[in-house]
Amino acid sequence: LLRIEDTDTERNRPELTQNILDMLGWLGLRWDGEPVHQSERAALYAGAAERLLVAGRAYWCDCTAEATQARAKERGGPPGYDGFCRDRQLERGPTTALRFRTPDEGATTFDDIVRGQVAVENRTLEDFVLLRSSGTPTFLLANIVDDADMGITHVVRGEEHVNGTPKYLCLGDALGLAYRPVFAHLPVLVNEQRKKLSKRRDSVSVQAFRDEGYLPSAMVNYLALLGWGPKDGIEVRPLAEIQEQFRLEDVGSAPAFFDVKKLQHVNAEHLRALPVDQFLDESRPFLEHGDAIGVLRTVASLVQERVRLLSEVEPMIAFLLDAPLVVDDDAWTKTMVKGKAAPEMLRATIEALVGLEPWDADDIRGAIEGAAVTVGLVNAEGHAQLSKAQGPVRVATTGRTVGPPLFESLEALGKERTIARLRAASARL
RNA sequence: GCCCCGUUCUUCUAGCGGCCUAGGAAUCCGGCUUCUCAUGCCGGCAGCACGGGUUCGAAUCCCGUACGGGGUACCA
Repeated sequence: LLRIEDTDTERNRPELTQNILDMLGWLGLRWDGEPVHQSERAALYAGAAERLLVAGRAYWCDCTAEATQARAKERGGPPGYDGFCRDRQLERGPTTALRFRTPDEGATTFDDIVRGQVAVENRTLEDFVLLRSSGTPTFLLANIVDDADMGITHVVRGEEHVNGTPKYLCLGDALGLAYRPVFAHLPVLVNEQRKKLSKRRDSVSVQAFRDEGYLPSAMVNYLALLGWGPKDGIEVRPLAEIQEQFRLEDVGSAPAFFDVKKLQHVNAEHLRALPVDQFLDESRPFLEHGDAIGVLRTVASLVQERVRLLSEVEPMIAFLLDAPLVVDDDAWTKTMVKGKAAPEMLRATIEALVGLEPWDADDIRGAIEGAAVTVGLVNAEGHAQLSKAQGPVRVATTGRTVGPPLFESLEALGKERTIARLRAASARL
């Protein structure tokens, strides 16, 4: 049973919950339940609060946040509530909140799968709020009530909840609950400044990663590597194997930095491991041009090996699309203007390709090798130096200095377009 | 301030007293393969925060210091 809890009615945003569920679904977490609104469980929380009140473990408090802070400042130090209303015997009113009377003595301890035993002196626990003046329950109260009621077995959450756990446990004791889940507090993820990843400051939206073209399997694979490592050292692997090896007790407790570079590497490997058909399926949502998928099909495996993100697919095959060729300025300058043999190479290539039949990668290669020899781009043995010869042809036909293998690209491009582009480049030079 | 926790290469980690002159991965830098790029393969740079103990022996256990994180809400 997975529970995502948001008890604040005023800030309850269904679309946010839906978004979380969508992302969890994308990551592969199955979700069969229906969201439950806290109002449906109000009686449960109210009952618990009432029991605490009659047992003398809770009291009404009308201190405002400002008054609490002012007193703390006057005391000269520690912020937080000082128990001002503990024995004032206040009745419930429109501005009163219900506070829990934390134990003055003893200590609360609990075992945590990732952190070991954690112990806290009860006197350091302040009297926290159980019910807001609006009558709604706070996180801690709803938590213990729901966990016990729903029979939650494992509480797995971020390190930021460690400090709240003793309060939660004291509350459970006061309620007479014979309930104790297994705890696992995972380390937080930090940014380059070593601060906890925050929604406002950092780009942590799963949605954003999906839009950039990360595969969910790569995402989960990488996430598993933060705070944990497989015993056999094989980091990039199928999810099933990770499930087999992953143990909460092996997770470290130090904060980990979210390294996008490594995530990209993991993604590239997952992308390459895909069967070609599946690579095409995954690419489809990232293709904007209507003919892109058809074009991609002809060079899929060549592209698959060269991209780290699915968003890189279309740019890589842009020269094959039914659209005017865009020639990169730097590529043009570097290869055509500064490349001495460029004009000759283009002319010789056009000549060699015009009568070429059939139009396939091997024969195109042969023709271009011949052109290279013609213009003197040869090595000591008199063989064509393709590494130099292919440059001008590549820029003329694809507009860039890098891309999929040239001969296969030209085969996919077709004879007519290839020659037209070579002529256009030659004329421009 | 107070409470809880953490610290192995730049980063993510393996290591749980001798297999460690500390292993892997990402990044970066070389080389090979090669029609560019990418892949693949080979190699390189780089670390146990510091100081005390305990022990025949410490990255591993204990204490302290420094640094870092989390919490300290009528948010969750």
